[in-house]
Amino acid sequence: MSEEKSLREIRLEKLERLRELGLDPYAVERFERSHSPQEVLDQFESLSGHVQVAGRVHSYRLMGKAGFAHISDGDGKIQGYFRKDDIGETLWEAYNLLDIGDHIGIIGEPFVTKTGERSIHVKSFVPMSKSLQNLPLGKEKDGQQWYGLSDVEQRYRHRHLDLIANPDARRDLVNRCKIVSSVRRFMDGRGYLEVETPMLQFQAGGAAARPFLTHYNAYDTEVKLRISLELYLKRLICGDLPKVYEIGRVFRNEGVSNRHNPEFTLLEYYEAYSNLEDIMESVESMFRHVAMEVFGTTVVSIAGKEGEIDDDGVPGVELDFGKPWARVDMMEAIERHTGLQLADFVDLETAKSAVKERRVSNPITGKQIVLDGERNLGGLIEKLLEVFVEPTLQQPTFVVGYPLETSPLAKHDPHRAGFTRRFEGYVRGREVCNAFSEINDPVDQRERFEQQLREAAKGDDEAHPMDEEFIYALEAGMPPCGGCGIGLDRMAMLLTGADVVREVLLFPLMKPEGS
RNA sequence: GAGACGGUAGCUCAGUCGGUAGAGCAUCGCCCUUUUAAGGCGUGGGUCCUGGGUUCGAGUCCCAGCCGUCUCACCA
Repeated sequence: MSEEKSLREIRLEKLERLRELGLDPYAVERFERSHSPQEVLDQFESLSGHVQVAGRVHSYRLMGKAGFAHISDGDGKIQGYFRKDDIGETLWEAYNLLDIGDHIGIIGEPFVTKTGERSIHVKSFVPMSKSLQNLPLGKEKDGQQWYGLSDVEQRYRHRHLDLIANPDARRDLVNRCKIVSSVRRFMDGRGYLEVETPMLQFQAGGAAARPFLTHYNAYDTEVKLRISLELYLKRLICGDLPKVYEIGRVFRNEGVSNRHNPEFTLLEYYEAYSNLEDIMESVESMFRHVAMEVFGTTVVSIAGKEGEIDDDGVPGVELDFGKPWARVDMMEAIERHTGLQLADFVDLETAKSAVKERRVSNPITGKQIVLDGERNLGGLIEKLLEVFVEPTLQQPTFVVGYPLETSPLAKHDPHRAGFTRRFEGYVRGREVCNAFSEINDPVDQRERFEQQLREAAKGDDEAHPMDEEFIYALEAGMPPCGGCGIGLDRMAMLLTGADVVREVLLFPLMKPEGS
């Protein structure tokens, strides 16, 4: 017999005894709460008479004929003081049957203990659920924690235990949820219409990624999970819904990493008659709005204060989303950080040999950069951006002017051949948004797709497929339009200071155990 | 996909040179009517990730596998 089983049996026996006492926890449906645990603490001075508070038992100390227990609803923690003389024989036995992890409701009067803790002198209480498991609740004093649940795998696999045991994890996950709802309020407040578009698609477009495949029995057809929101949203722009957005899950059949989960939450929004400047303004305003609404400040401190180094050697950065973001031209930034000249980028071979001749090396590793694998000039340019420029973009910055080859849905830049009216936003060296003036010329769009088909033929398995239905919509006439995509998990990482995406996902994808 | 590291009680972890498995907390029993990492005395609790191998003997050494963490690669 395992230890866990016998523990469960003991708790089941306690449950049975509670039922014999007429205190069946699971028979309770409702408990009238006058305050939350945190509210009792916050409003302590002004409280009069009795309070009714519910929560999970987090600590339990029995001393003969009296005892203490902290209860928490996850937000705050309040101590109850139980005395046999005050609650009577039956409830005293019920108190003795309590375990850490049970839910109870207590009715009593606020008072301060000898040691100065704001507490509730319990006059009566109601058991409302029995915990049949030994919960990994640590002990805690003055903000310091002992024991608890720290095994990362267990925290992700059994997230409810993490939420119960680790207040910091709970805070970040709750803030992630608040960030998403704050974004939604921002979009609604600006008059965008929230829409829902298909997740099951016969052709997954709008991004460069491999899709998940599944089978639809009724049509006996292969269907794909969406990798982006873009094309359906622009079909709505074509349908004269001039301001639309969607917040939804997209799925990319790729590996996991610190920054990647195969399903993630994407915001995309499109606005007719607006251009890149308008989109930049809305991104700035959105971050400002969300930071203020969720954190009450536009200043986000990462790894301590600006200029300080934390225990892990991470330099502190203060990001101020109250200020406008910096704007840099992509090619100017690359020239500045690589020493290469615009003339070096006339074609792919010239650029490759220029990189070799100038012995351009990675500023961090010091190794000479190898770009032999790049199939086109645009890809090479983006690689240079990634290696040389991105790490320097700590403060919020828009990088403007992306290459044509890697931007099959963005308008040509009329003033610069080979480039598009597209920008990405970077913070802490990481991409946070991708935006452009959308192509509304159906002939141009068809040519871009055809170019992608040629890339596919050369072996690019992430090249964009032809989408006739999308072009059909463009042919009806689409107004000029700016669009933007923001990975909300990345945004949540940025604002909560998480450096692992799984810390802001309630249930990250894990391999099945024992497979 | 590659490398490094890890997987021992419910939780957090030790385990030396290969010699019958340890601690704290939690559990269970007793004492204790203002404690708070409560305390005191006592008690139970193990598929040492899995499967092979070496050995008289494996938590420990070797091989393979599973899962995880970190780094890298991949990821517009």
